[in-house]
Amino acid sequence: MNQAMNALSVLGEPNRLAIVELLRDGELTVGEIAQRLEIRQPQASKHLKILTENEILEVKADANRRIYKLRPEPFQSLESWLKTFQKIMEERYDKLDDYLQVLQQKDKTKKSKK
Amino acid sequence: MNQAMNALSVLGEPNRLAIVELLRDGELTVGEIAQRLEIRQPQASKHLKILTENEILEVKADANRRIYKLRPEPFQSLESWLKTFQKIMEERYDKLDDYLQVLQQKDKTKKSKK
DNA sequence: AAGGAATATTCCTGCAATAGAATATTTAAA
DNA sequence: TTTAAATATTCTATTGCAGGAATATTCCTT
Repeated sequence: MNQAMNALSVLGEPNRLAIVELLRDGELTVGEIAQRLEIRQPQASKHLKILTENEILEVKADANRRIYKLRPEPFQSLESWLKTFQKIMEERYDKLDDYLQVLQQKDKTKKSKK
Repeated sequence: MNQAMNALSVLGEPNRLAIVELLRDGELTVGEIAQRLEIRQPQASKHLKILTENEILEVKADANRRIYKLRPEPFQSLESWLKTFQKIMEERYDKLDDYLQVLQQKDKTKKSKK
């Protein structure tokens, strides 16, 4: 869960989340990321550093370029963390069931004209 | 995805995440939350306000107490947002596990399911 | 070797958000 | 009706963090 906690705080920053969204479609260089997000290069580098230090991204060197891409682990961590809330999520279906029962009851009363 | 984005930024704060962790096991009052997290009551109230405004929690009034509990929706939003990264997660799985390659081949021979 | 491109780093500033302290509000109980 | 408990709110102060600007570093090209 530590890994998931980390990911949450790192992805809480809008630009970093945007970077992750960008990289979902494939790897990109720093310049490409800065350009597409319309942020300055140093800011992109800083966010990329934080993302990499927290193991959300990994870098590959290509001459004087750095190519960043997503690592799958943090997303898997987030998923298994979310699994621990399944009980709560299922509760919602319970509510839906209750609602459906209410509808059925109303339907019954209608049909039997009480 | 907007809902998921919101949840991410709200849960990026450690105390708020801790509150959510606490409430996973059931509803609690403000005082109980403050006590268990060893934070002061006003701070607890403030975080609870933010969590409620962002629809991560819901409140129920009981006399002069307020009972907070989790809402399932944000977690479902996070889950479906994570689903959009499944491709990336599976990619890494390929590299690590030969068994999946076997499955992939079987899938290829089967071709179109439903 | 020199210049330029891509990226990282450092230093500084400003701001937003969190914590702290004090007070207000609501409700129950005596 | 006074008191106490639970919570919310307001105001202030502090700090962490993101952004800006300038510079450093690395690598390619000529």
